[in-house]
Amino acid sequence: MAAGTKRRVRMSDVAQVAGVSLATVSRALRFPESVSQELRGRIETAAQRLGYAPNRIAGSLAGAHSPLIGVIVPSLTNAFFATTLERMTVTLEAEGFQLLIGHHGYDLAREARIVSAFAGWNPAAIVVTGLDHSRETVAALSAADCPVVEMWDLDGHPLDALVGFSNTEAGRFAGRHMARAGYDRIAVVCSTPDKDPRAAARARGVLEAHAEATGGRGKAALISVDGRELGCGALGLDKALTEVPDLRAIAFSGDMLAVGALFEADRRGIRVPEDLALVGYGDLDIASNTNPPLTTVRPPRGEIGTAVAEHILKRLKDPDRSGEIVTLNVEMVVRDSG
Amino acid sequence: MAAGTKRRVRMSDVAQVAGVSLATVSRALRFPESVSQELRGRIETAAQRLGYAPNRIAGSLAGAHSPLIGVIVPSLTNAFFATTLERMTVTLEAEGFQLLIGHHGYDLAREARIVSAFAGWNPAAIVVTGLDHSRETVAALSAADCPVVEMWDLDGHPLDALVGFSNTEAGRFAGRHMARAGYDRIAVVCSTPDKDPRAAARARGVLEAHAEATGGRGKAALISVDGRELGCGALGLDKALTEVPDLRAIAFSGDMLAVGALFEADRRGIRVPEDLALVGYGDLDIASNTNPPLTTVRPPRGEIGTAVAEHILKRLKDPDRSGEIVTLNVEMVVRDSG
DNA sequence: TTGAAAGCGCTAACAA
DNA sequence: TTGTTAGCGCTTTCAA
Repeated sequence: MAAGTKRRVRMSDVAQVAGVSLATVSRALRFPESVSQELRGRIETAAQRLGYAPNRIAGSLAGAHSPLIGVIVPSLTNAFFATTLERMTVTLEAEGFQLLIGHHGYDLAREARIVSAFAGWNPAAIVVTGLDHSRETVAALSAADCPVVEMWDLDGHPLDALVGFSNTEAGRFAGRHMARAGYDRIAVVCSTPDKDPRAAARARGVLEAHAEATGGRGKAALISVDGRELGCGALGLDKALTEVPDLRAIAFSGDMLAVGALFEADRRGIRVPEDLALVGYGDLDIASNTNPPLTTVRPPRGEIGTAVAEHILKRLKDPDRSGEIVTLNVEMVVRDSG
Repeated sequence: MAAGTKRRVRMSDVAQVAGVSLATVSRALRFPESVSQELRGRIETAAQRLGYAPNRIAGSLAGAHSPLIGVIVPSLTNAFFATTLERMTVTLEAEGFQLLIGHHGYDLAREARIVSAFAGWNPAAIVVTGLDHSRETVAALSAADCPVVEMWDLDGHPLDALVGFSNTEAGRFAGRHMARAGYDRIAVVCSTPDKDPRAAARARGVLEAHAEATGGRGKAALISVDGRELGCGALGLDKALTEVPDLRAIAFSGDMLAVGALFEADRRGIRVPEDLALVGYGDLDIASNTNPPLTTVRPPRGEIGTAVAEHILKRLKDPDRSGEIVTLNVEMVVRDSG
């Protein structure tokens, strides 16, 4: 399997075998209708017989853009973005596009570097997560000279197209729910609000809505933790308990945090929701399986992927759609934990 | 941000501004040492000032291969492969490579299609998961004419290079552990063994090693479930309990299955491990957080990513390394669930 | 409907 | 050390 052994079949080989010109093969393959029935047949047969596979690099150089779509998410190991990526891939692959995937670990400088690298591929579109970008990212995005889609957020001003939901509203759902359920003293445990603006927005939403719904008589504390893993949830529970006297409920910026807290509560003999109510965010698969099942807010993680893919597809056919905003909804999923 | 507005800076622009030839710019950028100190400075300044970013498509057409590396995994939402992908990305991005990521959902026909599509990009290497491929995949892989790395398995014959661990051995660890812990009547709950050969190999390993270690006096049943989610774990527990009288322990083909069973056991008032021991596979973050913490087998998920990336890097410099096999180890992590 | 030919923006011989 | 030049394998005018 050493490189450089066998010569790859190219379009000119097909042309020769089919007895037509190179240009005709290109047309027959790209726009079958534009070629006579007979030649089309001959060309397809020849291509088949030779096992011809187009060289995408060459095609992209000759064409205006490559059928490559750059997508940048904070993390690949985060189930939220993984679902979005899976859905995007499926829709876009069916149309002949390939995804260039990058992740920056919530580091905006890395995001800028990845965008620059992607731009060098002349992609058909670039998708980034969130509305918060460095000056360099914005410059690189504009230099890429292709449609740009921001996703997973709605609270802010998009550079171009936007597909997402309001994280503030997601938080407000939780805050309102907690107030209505009668939890007046609450805490919000949020992972790295300084680095994750969407988590921070959700936390703010919880606080605002809770204050409104309790008519200002409720108490709420914001507690930040340094990660998204279960261990941080347990830690958050501990902090919340010591910082807030008579704590009645905790909202978390992510389901895994909430599950971690649920485990910790179990260890401490704290009954959920009788002693303490717990509310998550994400509606990950695990949320409906815990004991008790987790009350949470469901973001449209798969829907975002599909909507982004569909937007790009429409957009490439009709450039007028630049600046389009697709609003998706979150949903309050009330189970037994709070 | 409409496409086609501004003309992109290209290498010839840099050459003109720096007052040198195109070729010199190419060399200065690719092999700085091969150009005189003075010109290098002038060229770098010019490139900087113009905001030059190389067109990778053009570079790849002129060169032998593109700095693209195709990676195909079964699923993106599976934490196992996500970790591998994250590590691969980090190592490879630092060397100027981009990853083309595809997923086939354990469907070998889809795998073949993705490999073909990737091959069209003239990638520097292609990475696939497992050793089980369709005839079409093998053909497409060989037509791609680049290094091929198979990963996440070791039980079988590689096409070229291989980076992984023995899934059979991973299962044997669990089976042996269970026998030694005195669990003579066990069940193995395995997700889609027909579609996931690695899970099937692990299940076989458990059965074999358990039979050996109990001197054939143990009893073991294989139970298959139709998914990898927590719900399937609960279902598996139920099936195992009805199918195996006096069941003492269950091994699962994945941690999420085991966690689902743990939740279900809790609901049923089955004490773990007193009434029933549970053993997982994966050592996902959650495994160390459950109540009780989960005994499991840890596969080298991050290590695989790093090792694959490093192999590719070395390989591209030194083609002799074709057919290299990198063996990684699994580890038995004994906690309290079994 | 088909063919000829001019690039796309680089890399890599080869010459100087 | 630097420049000249011939492609890489396609797409896309333009002419026939």
